[in-house]
Amino acid sequence: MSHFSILIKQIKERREMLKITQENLADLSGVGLRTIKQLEAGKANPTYRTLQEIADVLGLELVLQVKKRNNL
Amino acid sequence: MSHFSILIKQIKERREMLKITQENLADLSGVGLRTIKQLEAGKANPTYRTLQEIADVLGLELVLQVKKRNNL
DNA sequence: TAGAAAAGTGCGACATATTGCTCTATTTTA
DNA sequence: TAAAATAGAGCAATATGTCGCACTTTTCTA
Repeated sequence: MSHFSILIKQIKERREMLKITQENLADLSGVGLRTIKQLEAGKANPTYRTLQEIADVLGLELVLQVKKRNNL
Repeated sequence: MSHFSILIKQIKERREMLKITQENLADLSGVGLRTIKQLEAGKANPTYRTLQEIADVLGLELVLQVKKRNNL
């Protein structure tokens, strides 16, 4: 499972946990509904801004941290 | 200071700590040199993939976490 | 279980990210 | 301080991300 798939899954689970529909999320974040659908479907390579706007609404943040383990 | 500026700063500092030039980073990551220059200059809204490829070379990873504080 | 709500998808227009080339500015080093 | 190395920027071509529209499929609910 790719790192990106995990991130997408996190977004989707978080949205569902908050009882927000994709449409709500689109309205709240200002990101187009089509973009959110594509993202959650794993068919996107979103920009930082798009991810950030979505994450923000969901009470999440995108952070850079030192890798725990090397990918051998 | 925006969240994004902090992220850029982290990338730049990490690269310098590792004694890697922008050109080295471009070669190692496969990301174009021009893109890296724009990114570090704060004049870009990179895609997830671009950020991920750069972070990977630097031993960093992009993770989504629950926000610590609300942005009031 | 029928209707409504929500989610997923093909298409195409438009915006913008990526890239190389070339040049200038800044920093490092001998 | 001069030369070399590294970093920053304008330009323009190409690739691709964003978005709305219209439609189908899946999930929820009364």
